[in-house]
Amino acid sequence: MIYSIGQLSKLTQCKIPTIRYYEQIGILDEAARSTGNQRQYTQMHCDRLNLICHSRALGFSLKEIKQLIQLQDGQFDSGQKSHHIVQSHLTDVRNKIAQLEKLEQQLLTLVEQCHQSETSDCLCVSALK
Amino acid sequence: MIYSIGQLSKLTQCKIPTIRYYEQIGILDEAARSTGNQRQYTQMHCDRLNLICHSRALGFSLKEIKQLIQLQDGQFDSGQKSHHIVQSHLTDVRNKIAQLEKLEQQLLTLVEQCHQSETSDCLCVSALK
DNA sequence: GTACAAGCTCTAGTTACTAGAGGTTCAAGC
DNA sequence: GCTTGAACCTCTAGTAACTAGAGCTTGTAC
Repeated sequence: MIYSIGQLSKLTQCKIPTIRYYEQIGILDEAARSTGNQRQYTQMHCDRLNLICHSRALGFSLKEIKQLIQLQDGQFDSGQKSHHIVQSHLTDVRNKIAQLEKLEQQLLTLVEQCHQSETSDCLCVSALK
Repeated sequence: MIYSIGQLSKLTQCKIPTIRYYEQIGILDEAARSTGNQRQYTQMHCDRLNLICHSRALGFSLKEIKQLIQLQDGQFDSGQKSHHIVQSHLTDVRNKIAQLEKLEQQLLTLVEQCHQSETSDCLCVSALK
């Protein structure tokens, strides 16, 4: 089965310019071309693009994904490296959550101060100083 | 009191290229210049830069901060607009937290599956497909 | 007077796309 | 065979919020 870029886009829910971009930066293998120079994708491309999209949805950077793919493709992954990437990403995510929760508290304080003031002027901005 | 860009940087903990960048995009007023063309900052700049940095730390975009500053400077803020910006940012933050928590669960699942496999190969990557 | 730190401008790089211009190819209907 | 319109192509530039580097000038301390 061979797919055009539009078909691949629908299959994977990945936008067309994004697919071309992934090819450009070398994270997705170049597709063969038709006589009219249009890209022809195989199931292999489809699988790989799905992997990329799912990983992006999980917040992995393209750099991390590239590493994961290389580790998967090559024979040189003992499982340690990719495991490490996933683990450290998990740590990142937890740190981000902690930061955002702190932030949420600060914003809440801002908004509450503002309500208490009961003037027509919002004190949010002054409170930021 | 007049500050050089280096002094302002130390006072506000904002990096020098970042200060120049803020001036360039018009979020920080242009500083007067010495005879030798070096920037001379006043206390006013320092206050404004502190406001910007604190807001950035709270995750506001420079666009949002620009709005907040304009609302504060102008007479045309009834308090409603800036309040709205802060509120909607709070909503954003809460959404982000929710997303990240979902993500955390998915990553945890990945890592746990990987441990269960007890082979030398990490299944993290395959699980991403 | 001489170092050396600190400042200056300008350009380009980062991440992950997205938008637009201007042109070509494909497929369907007549 | 021709036309039309959708889908495709390449290339450039823009987005956000900086950061890095080159190459030069100014300020300050000894």
